[in-house]
Amino acid sequence: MRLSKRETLLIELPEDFNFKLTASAYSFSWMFDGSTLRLLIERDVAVRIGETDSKLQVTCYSRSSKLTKHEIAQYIVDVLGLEERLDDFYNRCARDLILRDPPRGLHMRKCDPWYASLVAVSQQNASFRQGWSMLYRLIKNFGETAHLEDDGAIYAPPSPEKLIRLGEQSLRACGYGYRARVILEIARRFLELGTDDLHKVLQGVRGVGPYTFGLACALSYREYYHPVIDRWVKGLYESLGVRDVYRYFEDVWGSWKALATWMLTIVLDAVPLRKAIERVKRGQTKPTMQGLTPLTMWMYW
DNA sequence: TGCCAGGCGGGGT
DNA sequence: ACCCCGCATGGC
Repeated sequence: MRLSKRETLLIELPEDFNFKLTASAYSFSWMFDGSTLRLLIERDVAVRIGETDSKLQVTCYSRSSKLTKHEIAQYIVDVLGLEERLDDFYNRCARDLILRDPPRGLHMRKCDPWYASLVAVSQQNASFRQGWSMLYRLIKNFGETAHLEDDGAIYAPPSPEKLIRLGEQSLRACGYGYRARVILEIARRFLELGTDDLHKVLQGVRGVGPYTFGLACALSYREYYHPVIDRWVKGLYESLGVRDVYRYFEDVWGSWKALATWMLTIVLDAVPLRKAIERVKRGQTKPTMQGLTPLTMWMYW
């Protein structure tokens, strides 16, 4: 699909917001190139976002002008979290054993419920590298392509409908293994329920447990109150002597639990548990930007 | 090469 | 309520 260049707009950037960090995190190469963030808003609407002296400069692309400037601006504010206040989160960081000094101004970008579900299932029983590699292959091999008139292409995962048509073998070809069934079941639920209400969609799906549910809802709606505690987070804190990690998260993070998990993967470069424990012991709890990490994956994929 | 990796459900106790 | 196992696959 070919998208034509349309209007441009400016959005004021809050002083304590770090656009570059926010745009870097968990981005593929077609989303971020080191300075510019490119997002597909709908099947046929995209934006390119750059930063110039404390303003976001937005260029819109579409087939026909179907969204107003105001709607697009609202979308960007929402996805980037421009109005999100993290003061309480940072205050809590000061009390944590690992996240004492997180990168400031880094916000989690919202993604749509279908994409969020794919991300969450991809991470089941898999390392950061394996999970994101599977998703990368799914998008590149079977996804949709939107060509921006003057700025290359953006890729998106196949829709639930298309994925059902493609069938289980396509997912297995991307390395999904037994996770393929889970994704297909979620795809069917999206179609059957005819809704993007992720709670309803994921509720009761076999293969979707608390981790997948909580992560997907956090990524979709900033529902940070879900405890997203996997072997990795559990092992990290247990290595520091925490007995009940669930209770610890409740106490320290309150309604920020899922964001804390997300931020932990950032500051520890999402390295596997054994290495992450060593890093914490060495007190190395800042992103290194070396090799394949959540903040650098756009350089590789 | 065998074993682990950011889950999960089923079956045992 | 716990513990334990198998499950596909990729990477070291």
